[in-house]
Amino acid sequence: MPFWLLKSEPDVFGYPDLVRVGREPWNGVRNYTARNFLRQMAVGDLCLFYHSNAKPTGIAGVARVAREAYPDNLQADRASAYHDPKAPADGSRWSMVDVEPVLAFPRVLPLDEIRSLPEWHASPLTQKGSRLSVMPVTGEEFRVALAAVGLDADSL
DNA sequence: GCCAACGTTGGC
DNA sequence: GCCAACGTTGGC
Repeated sequence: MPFWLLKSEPDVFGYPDLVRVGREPWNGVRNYTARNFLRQMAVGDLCLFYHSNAKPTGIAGVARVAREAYPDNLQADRASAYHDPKAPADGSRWSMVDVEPVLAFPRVLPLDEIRSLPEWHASPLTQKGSRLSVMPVTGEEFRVALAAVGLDADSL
């Protein structure tokens, strides 16, 4: 069972927003590496929801993939900041998935604490200069991240 | 195909 | 607000 990590700026869309809306299209990803990971996701996969550009930055909760990859609706939306004039009309360039909330962390697990976990040392998240906004997470990374805030991954 | 310039991300 | 690191673009 694969696990993932999704970055979002909470000033734009944070974990509490996901809880409020119940389900959200994860659109606006405009990086090919991140897009390819979106396309590998399956319904039911669990995702760590990471707050970037925030105080504090860190993992705020767990989400679940509710729909596998389909064409990103904003690539053809000329009014959107995510509009892509080079995107073909069939919507094949950029993809999105739908996600839904599973569990809010009792506290945000901050990046410096994630870095202190040995299991996370190989993750792109903890590498200097990494800007990848969608990345795979190992079962071990997932487990220890939840354990760090007192949650049991096996109970999900 | 190379690579300099540019725009963006995201931690601090 | 700063700026290092990164991905993309476009001239050649």
